[in-house]
Amino acid sequence: MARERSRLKPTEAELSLLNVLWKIGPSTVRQIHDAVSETQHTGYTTVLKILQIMHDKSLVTRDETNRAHVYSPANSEVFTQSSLLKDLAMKAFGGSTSKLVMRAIGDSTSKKEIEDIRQLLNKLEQQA
Amino acid sequence: MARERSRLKPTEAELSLLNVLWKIGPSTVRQIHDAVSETQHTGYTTVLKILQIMHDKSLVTRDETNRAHVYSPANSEVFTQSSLLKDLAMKAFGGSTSKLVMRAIGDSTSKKEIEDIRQLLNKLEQQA
DNA sequence: ACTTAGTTACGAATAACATCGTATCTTGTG
DNA sequence: CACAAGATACGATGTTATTCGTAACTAAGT
Repeated sequence: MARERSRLKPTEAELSLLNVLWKIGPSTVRQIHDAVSETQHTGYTTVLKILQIMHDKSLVTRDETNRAHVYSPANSEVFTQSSLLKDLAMKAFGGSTSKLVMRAIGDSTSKKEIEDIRQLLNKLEQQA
Repeated sequence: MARERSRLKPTEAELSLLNVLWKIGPSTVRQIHDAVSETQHTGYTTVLKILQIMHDKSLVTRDETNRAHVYSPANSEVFTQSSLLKDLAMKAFGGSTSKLVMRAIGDSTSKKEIEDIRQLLNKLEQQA
């Protein structure tokens, strides 16, 4: 099956770099590598290479003004999260987002989480 | 990074076969191939190969009593869905299932879906 | 200008995935 | 028994993902 050229799902390694970018904002390879090194063991050139690939895929943009290029996420965290959820809903929940939500709620047994979700529902209902 | 030997996440192709198995129950390669062929173009031996790999990974069990082996999912659909959600929560929502749920709810604006979810919350609260 | 530290670019090794062709094995039927 | 149909097993190929070493380039200080 051919990969879609547009709307590309980030791989696992790519997503971990995007998480850094969303957290600390536009950054150089060095900054990203430093941040990622706090939790993982990854070589500097590995991070660089992944960013270059992400640039090819248009998952990030980069500012080449200075010698050390500055990378930024091409899409927002919210947008990407929604895409990933939509993808998972398609592949594991027969396309039903609500089935996905119910399963996820069933898993989160924490009382506080349930209350958080209920409040979100109330807010949504008011808007509608 | 080394793959975990136990608790393996099914790949995309594997998941599509699991979906068939959950739907139509324990089946031979032929039956699975027929079912999958309704929506995809996949060779018979491709399906066979994937099932063999899944068997190696213990994602399916198989009954070799008869010439045509009968494959069954090793884990339930619910269990697998929960695993995938947990995985996505870790990788894209900082480990927070409730953040995942909120994002998913935010995407599904349907009034009926919101009501369904609220009822599920009520039921959960009663149990707790 | 030369050296050095820091950077990007490039290519290669490895593993996982997905796909399929061919070979081999089994079993029912003529 | 022999054969044909249908099954599994095996190996090969091509692609993607992940990783990193090495080379080449750039800029800044001495």
